Parts: sequence; structure tokens; C-alpha cells
Amino acid sequence: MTTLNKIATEAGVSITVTSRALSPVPKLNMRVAAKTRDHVLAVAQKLGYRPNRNAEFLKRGMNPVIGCFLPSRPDSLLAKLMQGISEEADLQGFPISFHFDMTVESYTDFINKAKSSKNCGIITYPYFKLDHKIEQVVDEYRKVGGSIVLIESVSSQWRWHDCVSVSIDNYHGGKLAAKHLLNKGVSRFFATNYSNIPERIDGFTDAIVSDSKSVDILDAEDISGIVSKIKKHLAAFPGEKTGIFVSREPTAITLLCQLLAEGIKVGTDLMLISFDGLYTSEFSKPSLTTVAQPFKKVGALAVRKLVADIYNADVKSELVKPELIIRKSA
Amino acid sequence: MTTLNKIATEAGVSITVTSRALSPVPKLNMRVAAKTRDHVLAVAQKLGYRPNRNAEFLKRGMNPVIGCFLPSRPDSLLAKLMQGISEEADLQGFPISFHFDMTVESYTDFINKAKSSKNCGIITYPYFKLDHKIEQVVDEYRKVGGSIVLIESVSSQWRWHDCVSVSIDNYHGGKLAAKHLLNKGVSRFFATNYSNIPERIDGFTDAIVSDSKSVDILDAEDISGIVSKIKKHLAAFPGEKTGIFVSREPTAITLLCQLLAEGIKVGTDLMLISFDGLYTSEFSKPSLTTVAQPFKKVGALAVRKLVADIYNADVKSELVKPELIIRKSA
DNA sequence: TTGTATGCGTTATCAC
DNA sequence: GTGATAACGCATACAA
Repeated sequence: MTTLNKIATEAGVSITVTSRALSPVPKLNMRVAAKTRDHVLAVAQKLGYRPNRNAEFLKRGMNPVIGCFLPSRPDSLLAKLMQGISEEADLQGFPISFHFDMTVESYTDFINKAKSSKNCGIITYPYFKLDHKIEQVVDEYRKVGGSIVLIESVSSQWRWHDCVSVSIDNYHGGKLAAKHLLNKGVSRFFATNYSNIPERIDGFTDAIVSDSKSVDILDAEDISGIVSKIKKHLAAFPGEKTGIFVSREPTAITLLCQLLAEGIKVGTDLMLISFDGLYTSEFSKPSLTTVAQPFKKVGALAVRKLVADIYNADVKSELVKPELIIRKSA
Repeated sequence: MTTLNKIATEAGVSITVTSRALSPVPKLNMRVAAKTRDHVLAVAQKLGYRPNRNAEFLKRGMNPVIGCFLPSRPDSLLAKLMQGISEEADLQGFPISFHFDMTVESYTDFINKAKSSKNCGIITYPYFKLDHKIEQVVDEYRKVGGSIVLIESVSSQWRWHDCVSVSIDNYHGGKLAAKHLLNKGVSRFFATNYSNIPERIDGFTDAIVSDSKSVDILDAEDISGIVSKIKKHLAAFPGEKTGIFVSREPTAITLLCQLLAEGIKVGTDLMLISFDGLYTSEFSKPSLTTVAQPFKKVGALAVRKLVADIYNADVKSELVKPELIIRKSA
């Protein structure tokens, strides 16, 4: 194991200087001559130095954990997100602890621990929307200087907009869906509303409208209603290529089953494009063309930003673009 | 923060004794009078002691990580498994690092790290089956005394059977499926073969056969063939209640879509029971009755066993029973 | 800009 | 069965 001691000896400087040169804290980094730093860095690289976080954390008096507060809904996007977070946290040498109950108690517990052993951080979905008490707790945490990165914090209007966040560009995702249908020569457009994330529908609609066509927005709650409406439409306009954008994959799957049961040939009679890219989207028949959310990337980014913030580097929010996966349903 | 020092003072004994009394290593535990140990334990409990793993690990000269080697397939079972592992690892104060590429390199990297800083552990799917080189690497790791817990190591015949493992009781799961169909009054039985885990079909078949009925095993690779066979059967025996057991949910979803497209009413004409309990099984129409795998529990168990093994306690393999979730498809 | 000395909480060694 | 003491690798107050 390569320690600061060995590097110091090899480089011919003291441990202190070595420590500073390799410190993740920018302020300390500056307190060593550039030339010395480069030299130390080179030696560290050569010896394959990996900082002993146990020692660092012990000395710093912190028991740093990245607390991740994620939805308990165990879908495959969550798995990807956790993969990204885990791998990056491993790289950074930071332990993580996942929490899947978005209760005030859960947050309070973690934050109390975090206070007594500083330098922890939080990665969380913006559950403040759901429970105002959580907002208060996290708010206080931030005032004490606690680091936090928000995941999927879409709205830019609310008071947390100054928080660092990593989000999916849902608007762009909607546009991708629209463009694909347009490329396919579709001329009639349906979409199901999904109030939680209106950006998806907005992006879709804007792209269609800017092509001088219009979108018929349907009520996502009323699947049967959608099916019968589509059925009537297809009967009335047999020649026209028709497409529907379902901005949420669980809904898309339900709808697909019902359409099939009604004898509608999805992929030919009707183009269906989904949003999410869940694991099972590949296994339906026809398999779903979908706008996939690269949640692994989101997770990795979130960790990187959080760690940087913990060490007082400055960090900016980021918007990650989703990707179109073309399969059989459209 | 409660340290050994505080507990020692409060309990009126030395730090050394306190350390021994609270040690996770059984051998050390025994070197303190039972009476003293109970007292120390009580005080620790009262003060809410949480061991500082950083200090422990630093002293012990280990940089312990639990390396989890899991399938890269990001389905919801995996998410549950990761949840269970994470939460328990958090409780135990052990960092984890997830790996999703089942390559030899991935294992070798981790094991090399693990060697230089002892007391690491591995939780893994038995990928040895897929790549013999992995088997060699892990074998060597075990000879050096490395701790390992296998997940879903079903077969009891192969040479790794002496390894600690946490697995799903697939045979019992198959039986659950059969019993449910029998309870529903089904008298004609189909099942799709799934060679990877024959125990599911075995359990299903045994339960049916012991009720003096028989099962028609169909080729899971040939979904269209299954559909046409079922269709003919339903036409030939319109009165009889018919059921099919699909021992793998991705297949079940594909099959469901095709059945629906053929106008077969799943849940009335045909009872379909699935296996896995993936997230999306709830959203199909009809929603899937399924034998769900409690992977969260599996994850937690695996961690607990691994940590116990790392501290040289003795540990046994465990079989976790799956659970029947009754929905609309059967 | 660099170096010396000290201690974080724990476990291991060795004495009693 | 118990206790004093040293050491793990690192960060930092302070001195140079």
C-alpha cells in the first residue's frame, strides 16, 4: 500500500507537503509550490497512490457518508441510477447509504448524524414537494453549509433552483419522440398528459406544432377512453399514419396491452412511442420504441458534483439529454 | 459522538476491555468476563454507541470493501437486491462497491485490492459457470481465506456447494404457482421450460402430478408456437379451466402481449401465472399474478452473512422462500 | 513555501 | 481477566 510517507520519501519532501499537494481541498493545494506539487503528483501516480480514506476521515473527524434518498419504487431506472452512483462513489472513495423511505424521520436521522460528523452530503429526489416538513429539515441542513445535489429537479421556478441539480432534459426528450414520428411520416398525433412532468408533452407538442401539425392530448387516467378514441380514429382515417406519445412507460405498457386486446396492430396501424426505457420495454410484443433516460450517467454526475461541493470546489447544475431507442412499436 | 473512551469511563473499566466486549470478533469477545461484557454492552446501548469503522479499519490495516458482482441487466429485482445490500451494509458500517461487468478483469482488480488490504469480502452471482477463468481467480482468493457469499447459487452438486450462499427456493416457488392454479379450479396445465433454473418447473410439475394431473411442457423459445397451441387447446376444450406457468417474467410479458393480440382473454379463458415479480408486472393488463422473489431480503442476508464470516463467526447457507402475489391474470 | 509535532478512535502487544 | 501503551495514515497548528 502506498502511503504519503512513501511518496514523501521518494519525492524527497516532507509528509506535510505531500499531503497538501495531493489534497482534494483546493485551498490547501495552493499552499505548495507548483513545481513541488507537480513532482509529488508524478511520484504519487507512479506508485499508484490511493488515499486512505479511513485515515483521512478519522483525522478530519468525519464519518462521511453520501446519503441517497431515492424513490422506493424499484424500477430499472432506479437500478441504473444506483449503478451510476455506486460506481462513482467507489471511485471517489466515499461510502454511500441508500434510503428508500422518503419520510421526515429518515432525513432527520441522517442529517443529525451528518451534523455530528461533518462533511457528509446528500443526493436526493426533491421530495420537498411531497412533504413540507422535509423541506424545513433540509433547509436547515443547507444553512449549516451541508452539501446537497438534487436529482430530477425539473422546475426552474421554485425556491430550490439555486441548488445544484442533475436532471433529465425532459423537454428535449419530448422533441425526440416527436421528430421520430415525423420522420416515420406520421401525420396524426396523440399524446397522453402526465401532469408530474409536463415538459415531456410540451417538447413533443412544440416540435409537432412547429411542423404545422397539431396534437390531441388525451387523459392518461382513462386508458379505456383512450383506446376507444384511437379505435374510432383509426376507423375514420384508415389511410393516415397515426402516432401516440405516452410519456410514462408503466402507462405505455398498460395501454399497449389494451390496444392489442382490441385488435389494433401497434407498430403498423398505430405508432406508439414511450418514455423511460425500463428494462421490460424490450420484452413487450411489439417491443417499445422509447425515449430512454440515461440514469446511470445521472447518478455518476451527481456523486462527482457532490464530492466536489463537499471539498468546496464550485459546481454547476447539469441537464442530461435522453436517448431515443428505436424498436418495433414505432 | 459516543466513543469507547466515554463508555469505558461510564462503565468504570478500561478502554481495552470495552473494546473487547464490543468487538465483532468472537475470539476477542470471549476474553472478557461475561458479567463485565453485559455491563459494557448495556452502557454502550444506553449511550447509543456506533463503532467508528474508520478508526477500526485504520488500526486493523484494512480498507474493507464488500465487492458486489451483480448482473448488468438492470431489472427491478436487481434494484431490490441492491436496496437490501445497501441498507444492511450501512447498518454494518461496511462500504460496498458494486460491479456490473462480470469480467475476469473486474474480479482480478478487486481481489488484488482486497489482498493488499485484507478483510474485504465478495458477494457475487455464480458467474464461474459462465467463465472458467473467473472460477480460477475466485478459487485462489478463497484459498487465501477470502470471504465470499454466493447469491442464487442453486445447484447443489457442483464444487462450490461448500460456499456460503443465499438463494431463492425456486422449487417451492414452482409449487406455490401450482397450488394457486389448483385452488382456482384449473384442471389443464401448461408450463414453459426455462433451462437455466429447472427447479421452478420441477416444483410446479411435482405439485400438479401429486394431485393426479399432468403438465404439458412447452418450448419457451417458440412463443408463437405456444400461442397457437394454447389457442387450439382452448377451442378443443372450451369448458375446462386451463392454466399456464411461465417461469420467467420477461417471457411472460411477451407471451401475454401475443395472447392478447390473438383475442385470448387472459385471466378468464386462460390463467397465466408468472415468476419474478418485476416492477412492471403490476402494470400489464391484466396485471400479472406472479411468484415474487424477495430480493431485498436476499441482499440483506448476504451482507449479514458476509460480515459475520469476515469476523470469523460461523455462517450457514440459507434458502429464502418466494411469495405469491395474486393479481388479475390468474 | 516547507517541516515538526500531535492526535483522531480503535485494536494489538505485552505486561500485570 | 484486565489495563497501560503504541501504532495505523493522515491533516493541521505552529514553528522555521
